[in-house]
Amino acid sequence: MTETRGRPRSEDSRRAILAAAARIVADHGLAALSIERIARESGVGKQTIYRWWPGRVDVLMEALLEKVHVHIPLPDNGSLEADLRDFLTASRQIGRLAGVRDLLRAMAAEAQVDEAFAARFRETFVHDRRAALATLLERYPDQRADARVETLLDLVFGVIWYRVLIIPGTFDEETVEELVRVLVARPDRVR
Amino acid sequence: MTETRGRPRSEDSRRAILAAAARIVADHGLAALSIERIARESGVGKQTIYRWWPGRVDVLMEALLEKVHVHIPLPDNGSLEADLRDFLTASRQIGRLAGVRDLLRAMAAEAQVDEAFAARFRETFVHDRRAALATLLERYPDQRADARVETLLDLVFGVIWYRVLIIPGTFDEETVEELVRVLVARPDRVR
Amino acid sequence: MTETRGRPRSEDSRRAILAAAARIVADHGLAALSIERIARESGVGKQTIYRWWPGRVDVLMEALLEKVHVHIPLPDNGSLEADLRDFLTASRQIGRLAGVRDLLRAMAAEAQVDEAFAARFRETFVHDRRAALATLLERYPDQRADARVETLLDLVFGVIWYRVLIIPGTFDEETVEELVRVLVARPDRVR
Amino acid sequence: MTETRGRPRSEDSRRAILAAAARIVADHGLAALSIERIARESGVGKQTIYRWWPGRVDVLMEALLEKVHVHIPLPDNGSLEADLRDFLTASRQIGRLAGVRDLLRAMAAEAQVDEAFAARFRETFVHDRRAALATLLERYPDQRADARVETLLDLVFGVIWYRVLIIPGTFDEETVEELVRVLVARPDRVR
DNA sequence: GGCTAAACGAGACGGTACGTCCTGTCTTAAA
DNA sequence: TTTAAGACAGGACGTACCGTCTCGTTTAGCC
Repeated sequence: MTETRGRPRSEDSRRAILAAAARIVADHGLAALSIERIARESGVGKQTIYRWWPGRVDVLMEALLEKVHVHIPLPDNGSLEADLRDFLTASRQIGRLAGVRDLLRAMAAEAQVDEAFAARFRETFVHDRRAALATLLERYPDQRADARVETLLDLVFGVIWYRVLIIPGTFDEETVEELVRVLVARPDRVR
Repeated sequence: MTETRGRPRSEDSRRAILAAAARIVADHGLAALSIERIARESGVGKQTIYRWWPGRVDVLMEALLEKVHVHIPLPDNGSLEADLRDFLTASRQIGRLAGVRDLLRAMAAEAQVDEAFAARFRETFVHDRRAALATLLERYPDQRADARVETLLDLVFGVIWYRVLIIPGTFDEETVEELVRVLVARPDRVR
Repeated sequence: MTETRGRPRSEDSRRAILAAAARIVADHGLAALSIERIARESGVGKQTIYRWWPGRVDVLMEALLEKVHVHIPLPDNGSLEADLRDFLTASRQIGRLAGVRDLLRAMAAEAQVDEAFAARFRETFVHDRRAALATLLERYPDQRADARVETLLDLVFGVIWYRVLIIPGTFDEETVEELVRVLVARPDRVR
Repeated sequence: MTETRGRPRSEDSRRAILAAAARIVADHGLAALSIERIARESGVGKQTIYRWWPGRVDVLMEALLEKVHVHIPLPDNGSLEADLRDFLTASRQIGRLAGVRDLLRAMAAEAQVDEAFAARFRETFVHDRRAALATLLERYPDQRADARVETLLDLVFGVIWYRVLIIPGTFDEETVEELVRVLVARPDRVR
């Protein structure tokens, strides 16, 4: 039932645009990324970009989604400890993929500047992952009764983004262990 | 030992520039901030800005430092719990000051784009606060023996920045309580 | 002998195009006339315009020919004076028709820019009228023996176009009288 | 008493712009003339052009004024005949200067499309020359008493522009003679 | 009635230019 | 030597058209 009037969208152009955008950021940094340059380097008219994406960083966002089929499978090992370890390790892995970190930084930066993009960004990159981890945590409701799930989510994603945006560098396996320990501890002793 | 020949730097201009920069970001957002506009609105020559600051966000950074003499006194109540609660509450307070959040976001955004600024930013805004919290934590070495101080720092500053950059909105008092509980728990039961 | 296979040309579209073109120029000036806009406002595909007209001003030219069946009847009163007066008055009248002047200006402008159009323009609008006036003048060969017909044609059409293109405004009846006097005078006294 | 603050206008840029504009029109026609291209070929920023000229054709106008120091000296030989002949011959000469005709056509074309430019064009190129010829004609008030000076001006400039805009090609010496005869004849015989 | 073929609307495509804004540098006169 | 002023080359913005192209649809003549 889709409208199919007029010349159909060119898949070639779409791919060339995504590739050019990713390449520019990888080679010259986010500051070098402009619609003008994407068009020039992908051999595409500027209008074609404006027709399909709201802004330069949205192109980047699609490129990233294309690259990592954001398929971080939800682990289910029967223990919070193991599940959390798997989740953090998967995140760590993704962050080390070539270019992924740069794209994440680019999007976070843009989100600070353009509120409309921030909304799209949260919709696409933040809420889904929060929801995934939330279902994981809710499988073990009595383990961490002293803190709402929301707060735990903030802690987990907080460290991850902090390591991407503020202190460059991913965390090592040992750090993952420590995070798991802090987050998983039964709060018997507290109070 | 200072060179005192020629016309001295104008304190008036300096203040006008900082004021204009802060006002522009507050009124029209970071996207509207440009050297050109700061000069125009502060009645100053562009060269004067380029002479004294490396970039537009550095002006902002100085404006912020001027405003809040980022003097978060290190609490010392004799208990990790209380100290941490004070620390987080102070952070919460600062984040609610008019304009401060916007300036923090602006700087974090710029740090993603300009590596040279990122270094200055970390130097000025990140390392000091990490050091402060580190001294605090090191007062209670046996409380959280299952995780390095570094990892705990990442957790604390992670949540704070996460709430500023990714999920807008400061956390309420209850969240502070929960964070304290999670971070402070003695890991007796673990394993 | 005409190829009559396939869907025949749509008379509706043709009329809609001509009407839209004339309306756009009348309402917003020649600068606002574009193929894109004609298509948009006439509800027609751009290709349909490109199929039948070489350029935007050719559409206009056809619109003009449609409107005034540029039928300026050749006067024949038996005297050069009277014939010329009639000819000039008829031209004056036409020039005052709504929109006609604008279309003439548009075509003359285009002719300066596009040599191919200039040729079509001269073919359609210039040569015929010159030929008409020439036959008129040649009926009185001894009246103005001191100048070739060509030169007189240049004088007559010169004033007319000058009043359209360079000095806006048609000439009044008195000016017509004066032109007739200057052009018709027997050159007895000269030298 | 002129304002002399800020960097002074660059004479180099001004000349480069005028030269590029004239060259583009000469080599590729008016259709190829764009602010963008002038900037590109003269090695100048677009803003510099927009700062000093209202539109692309105004650049051309200044280039033309620079080229022919519109110094058509008013002839004064004591006879209308001789004066008129000199005037027309001078016009003829100028029209044959390399590029001048093209520039005149360009300006006339633009004047049809842009009313604001039309006003500037008339101010600069039309009124002065009309005034000059008017003073010439008024030296011989009884010679052509059957027509107002205005009408004679229209006739003279009419032919000239007609030969530039509508029928390409300048007129030869013989045509000049004929024009003089027609325009100068004492109207004894008329009526 | 089915087939062929041209014209139709729609609209995407690679381009070029528009006029504006900003960057970082420069060149003045005044302080 | 700094200042305000402001011109400079350069580059990107987002929009409008250009002329071309590729769809599905419509409307005719011909078999």
